[in-house]
Amino acid sequence: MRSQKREFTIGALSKYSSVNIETIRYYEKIKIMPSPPRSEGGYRLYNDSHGRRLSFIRRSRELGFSLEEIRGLLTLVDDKSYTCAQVENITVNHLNTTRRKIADLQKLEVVLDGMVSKCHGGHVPDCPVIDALSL
Amino acid sequence: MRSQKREFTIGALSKYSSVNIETIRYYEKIKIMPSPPRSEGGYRLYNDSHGRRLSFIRRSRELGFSLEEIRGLLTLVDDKSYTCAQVENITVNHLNTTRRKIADLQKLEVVLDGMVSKCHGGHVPDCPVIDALSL
DNA sequence: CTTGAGTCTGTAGTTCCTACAGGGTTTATC
DNA sequence: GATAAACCCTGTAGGAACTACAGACTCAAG
Repeated sequence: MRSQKREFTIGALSKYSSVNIETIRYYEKIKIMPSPPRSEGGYRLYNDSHGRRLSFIRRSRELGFSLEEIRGLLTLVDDKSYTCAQVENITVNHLNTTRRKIADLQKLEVVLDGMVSKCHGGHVPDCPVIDALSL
Repeated sequence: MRSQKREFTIGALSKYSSVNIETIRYYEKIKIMPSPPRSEGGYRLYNDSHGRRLSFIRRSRELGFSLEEIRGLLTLVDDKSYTCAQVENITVNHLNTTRRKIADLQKLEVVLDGMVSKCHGGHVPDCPVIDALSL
């Protein structure tokens, strides 16, 4: 189960992380992903830690965080010289928006689930979906 | 508490819904928001239901749904002539991604919460945030 | 009836990707 | 070891979802 030191190319990384090759290169350009070592011929060579970092970015994006928010969290991973006050500032903020998102999604879940149930019951239901997240 | 038939301009709608004026006009252009009636002089005049719809869109965007996904859900609100099969198709899909997002956010919540606690304890914690959402 | 805040249309810029084009590299096959 | 298929390289141009003007018009307050 321990992680081998195997390397893989950008295509493999793309498949593993479900991030497009072009997007991976874009992330390197804007320095949210590090520049990996290269092969003789100039191919990028990645390892497992690149894969984990990239998956984290992808899923965070799907959860509606901006690249700048993600970059903020990742500095905590990259730079070990932070004070507690700085860590807290970034983390508490992220935690608050995370909790707000969970609450919103749960409201949405209730409404959608209700619609599916009514459909199973044979009625075409009204769609009160807007009311779940308005205001 | 019953809703008055009051009208308001785009600026008021923007404040109420926390959506930029330009974005509201953009949403009208791409037909995800309806064209509202106009005043004599050509000003857009909105009512409460525009406000609710717009808030729904904003919050859905913050939760990482694309405008096309949101448009899909909104057709259920706009068009009352759907069959149950069609409603179910759209709704079940949205419900699944909603649940996946909740699960991911909860994992993130645990990790962030752990970091805040450790910080309160006086230690600058490691940041295992990537592990929460990798793979 | 003027003044200033608000709105109009239209266009150009930003962020975050996505899709080529034209060329070099790796690897599997003969 | 030649050669093709599959892969990767850089660079640029396009798309989605905004955002920020510019220049002109409207409206409400004094």
